Amino acid sequence: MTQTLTSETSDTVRKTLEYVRHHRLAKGDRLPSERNLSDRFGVTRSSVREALAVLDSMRITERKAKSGIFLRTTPDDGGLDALVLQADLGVPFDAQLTRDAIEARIICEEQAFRLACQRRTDADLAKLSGLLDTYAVLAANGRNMADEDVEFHLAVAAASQNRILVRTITPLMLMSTRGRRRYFASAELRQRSLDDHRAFFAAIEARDEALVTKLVHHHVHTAAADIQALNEAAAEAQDAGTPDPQT
Amino acid sequence: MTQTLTSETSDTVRKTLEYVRHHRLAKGDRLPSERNLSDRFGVTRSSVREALAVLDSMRITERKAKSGIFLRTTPDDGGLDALVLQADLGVPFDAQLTRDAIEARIICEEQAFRLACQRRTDADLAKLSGLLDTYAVLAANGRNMADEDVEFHLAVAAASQNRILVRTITPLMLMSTRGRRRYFASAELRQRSLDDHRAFFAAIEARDEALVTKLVHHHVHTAAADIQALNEAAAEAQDAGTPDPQT
DNA sequence: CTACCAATCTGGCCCTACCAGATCAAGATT
DNA sequence: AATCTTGATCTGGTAGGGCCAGATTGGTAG
Repeated sequence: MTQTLTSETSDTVRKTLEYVRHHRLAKGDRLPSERNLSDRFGVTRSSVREALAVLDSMRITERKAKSGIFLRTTPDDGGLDALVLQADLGVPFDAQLTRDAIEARIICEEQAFRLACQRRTDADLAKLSGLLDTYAVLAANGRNMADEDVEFHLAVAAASQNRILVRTITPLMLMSTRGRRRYFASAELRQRSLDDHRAFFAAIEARDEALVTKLVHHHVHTAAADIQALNEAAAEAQDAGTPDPQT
Repeated sequence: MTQTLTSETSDTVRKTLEYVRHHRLAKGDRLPSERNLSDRFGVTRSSVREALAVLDSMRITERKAKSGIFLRTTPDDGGLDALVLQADLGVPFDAQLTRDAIEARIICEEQAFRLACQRRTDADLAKLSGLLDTYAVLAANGRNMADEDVEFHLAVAAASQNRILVRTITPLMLMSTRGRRRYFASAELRQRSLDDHRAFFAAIEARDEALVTKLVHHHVHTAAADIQALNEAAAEAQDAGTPDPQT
């Protein structure tokens, strides 16, 4: 669920983003030519072009035929998938962006879960129940259930019967994959998460919109705080290690 | 603002999506090999690989090394950018998806605009005021201001000081580009839109959250209805023409 | 029927080449 | 001196070939 692109391409994407950062390029600035980038990064032009195709599709760069490659926006101001990509690649989030992510998640999930209360079908309920079961088993066995966590949240969103809302929430969930993985290493947090999810299920089954709204706030905020604490502990421990982006 | 990818790549992306649709491929199914696709589409493998890199980054396909290309999800259930892409390429939205888009836009914009009321700075206000001025000039001169419309909405979202919300809303705006273009061909609708935007500005300046919430509902719903009417008129007129996806 | 193995297929990458428009600086014109 | 050509150069777009090593698969031997 995490690894999206082939190593070489994602590597080149990362290097390109690093280049932009390092050289403090601003909106509208021109990047080196494809040929230049290719031998700068030690890869072929084909690989550079694949990476640029991805960056283009994320609206970060814009290739003007026979002219050059231009920065459409700052990487920090691209699409949501760009953030997911950056998170995958280990680019750390600053504090403000982390707060923004939490706020955005609460906004979207609150409304999606509220709609789920109104519109959930029995099939949705069954699906959630099934996920909850595997969830419990994994929690008991000490397995990391980061992916299942995402799946559960998306399944709730799907119960809103709004496919676009699901797609909106997906990247908001994915951009915190690293923190989530670390989170589920703790038995205590696994249990807490399981309890939270059971509460979600009960509220949606009972169609209790007010309750589900409260739960979203509580769940996201406490989970974010827990991850924050884990990140700080990890940073303290290995100080010079790879930074973790996170929510 | 519309054309995101280079013609060949987007063409190949479109053809690939068409292939998936036509062959009714489901999640997990395998696509033809890159070499097969390349001569099927009459382009080089390089182009196919660029297109696949994009589809991969949108989580639509997944390339397993030395094994094959697999459908990660149905194109209709990919990322938001996939929808923007499909809209760009002229793939029509079904009625439900259109409703979903409207609902999602209202949810996200309502909250973003509400936060904008709380947090907007004088600089934000100045920016919006400037956009409104050019907006008025364009409206008077009969110019199509679809791009400026998007820019205004995103500027309001930016006033929420939440960069992630801006990114969330961006694709929701972009996926209705075609309808928006048609919308602004009408002088009456241009004027109505200008009035709406002035109302938005006033409400945000006055920090009137309740009002701005109402305005979002009204603006999105009426604009969607107007576009719907235009689409139906267009469909009736040229019946067998290229379908337009839309909100 | 099973276990094993080799031919084949596939994605990952690399390399070269050509095209035509964009760019830009040197040189010609006014 | 300012402006207008113009031609060399650079750039992205696309084609097409090639090699590698792991995955797949079908046939063969047991």
